[in-house]
Amino acid sequence: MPPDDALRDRLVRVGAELLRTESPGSLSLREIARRAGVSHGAPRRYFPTHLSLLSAIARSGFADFSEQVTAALRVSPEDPRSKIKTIAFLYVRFAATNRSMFELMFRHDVLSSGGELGLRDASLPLFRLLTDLVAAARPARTAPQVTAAAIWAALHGTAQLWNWGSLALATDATDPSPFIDATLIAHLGPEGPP
Amino acid sequence: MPPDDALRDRLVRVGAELLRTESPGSLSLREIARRAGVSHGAPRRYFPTHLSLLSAIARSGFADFSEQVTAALRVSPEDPRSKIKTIAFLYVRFAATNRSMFELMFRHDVLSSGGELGLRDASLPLFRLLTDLVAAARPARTAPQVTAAAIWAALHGTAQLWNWGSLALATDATDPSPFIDATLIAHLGPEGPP
DNA sequence: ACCCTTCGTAGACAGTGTCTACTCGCTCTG
DNA sequence: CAGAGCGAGTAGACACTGTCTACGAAGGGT
Repeated sequence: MPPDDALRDRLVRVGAELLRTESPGSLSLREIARRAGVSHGAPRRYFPTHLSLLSAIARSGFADFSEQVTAALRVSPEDPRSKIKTIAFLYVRFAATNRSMFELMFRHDVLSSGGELGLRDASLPLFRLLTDLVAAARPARTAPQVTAAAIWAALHGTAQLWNWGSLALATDATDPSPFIDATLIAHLGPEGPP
Repeated sequence: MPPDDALRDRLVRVGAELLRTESPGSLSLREIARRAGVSHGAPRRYFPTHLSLLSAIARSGFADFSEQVTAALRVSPEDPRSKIKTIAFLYVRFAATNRSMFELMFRHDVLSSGGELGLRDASLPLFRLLTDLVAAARPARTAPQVTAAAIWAALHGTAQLWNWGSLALATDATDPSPFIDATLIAHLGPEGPP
């Protein structure tokens, strides 16, 4: 493949940019093309379908989040428990900061499109990291995979429910921290001394 | 208001029916009208916009789930821990059985439309029930609202991640039960004797 | 009998995703 | 150097969508 498909990258960037200000419903193929300054048929050269373009944009969102995680882990304390906490808060904050992108990233039709395994595998490395951290942070009672998955699901649900205000409505909390803390304490025990 | 807006109910029923076989993307205004045997302008008499019709359909989904919960609680053991477990498994199973409906029910644009508080409050009674059960099932260490919210978020995330196969891909589990159990044990302690 | 309110129809309009035919530029080849 | 071939992007058509507006057909009240 050519080293720089300029338009291809530009379309993805424009889409991600558009997603920072507009709802994912506004991510029409034609609107992206318009903002990229090309005709509405141009994207077809790189993305056979609208969904595949959305999939590429979502993939860029996963990449962005992944970078943020590694950056945050660099400045986080070394012990696994602190690292898990860092990831947990970043997950929910990322979802709250990039609402539309988060929504797009986890749309099932977007997830299922794309490569062979689709986009689902984009979250696999992060999950493995979480599994390792859980195994290190916690006395091995049950399988760390199960605990890691349960934590992941809890974070995802917290991000989602918080994003559309259901948690705030139900508990009149002003930020999602208590729920994150409750989840981590429940699964990993109270925060121990260093 | 008249006692029976026949068409109004029929549109909602047809929509919910359509949702049992098709993806929520196929829930177009015109398709619903077609299947209801009326012209594409007819729904406008009852629902000013497409979104408001979707909102009504989602509301019927909440009502359906609510009925299932009360029915399941009738045959569940009396102790609060068992009731929580009943609700938890039902939540995830409902999401897996009625995928499209579940997806529609928790679309933020659908949630925000509708009445004054929107559709978010449709889940409030269930949440209060869960809070009471948590308060009764568990030694009062932290606020039961926080624990109940954390459990709800965990269930929701489990349902969602399970529905599109991410959990299965990450842990190659064949059903979501282990994650539900892990969540309940983490938050409420191991299952006690009867 | 007449009006007039209610419910539904039918057509227009802008916008969308997809498909196809086409027109530029460029490079590679004879 | 001339010309064929090809890649990239344009432009128009098609079916479909949601919304809006004008219209028609029953039916009941005075």
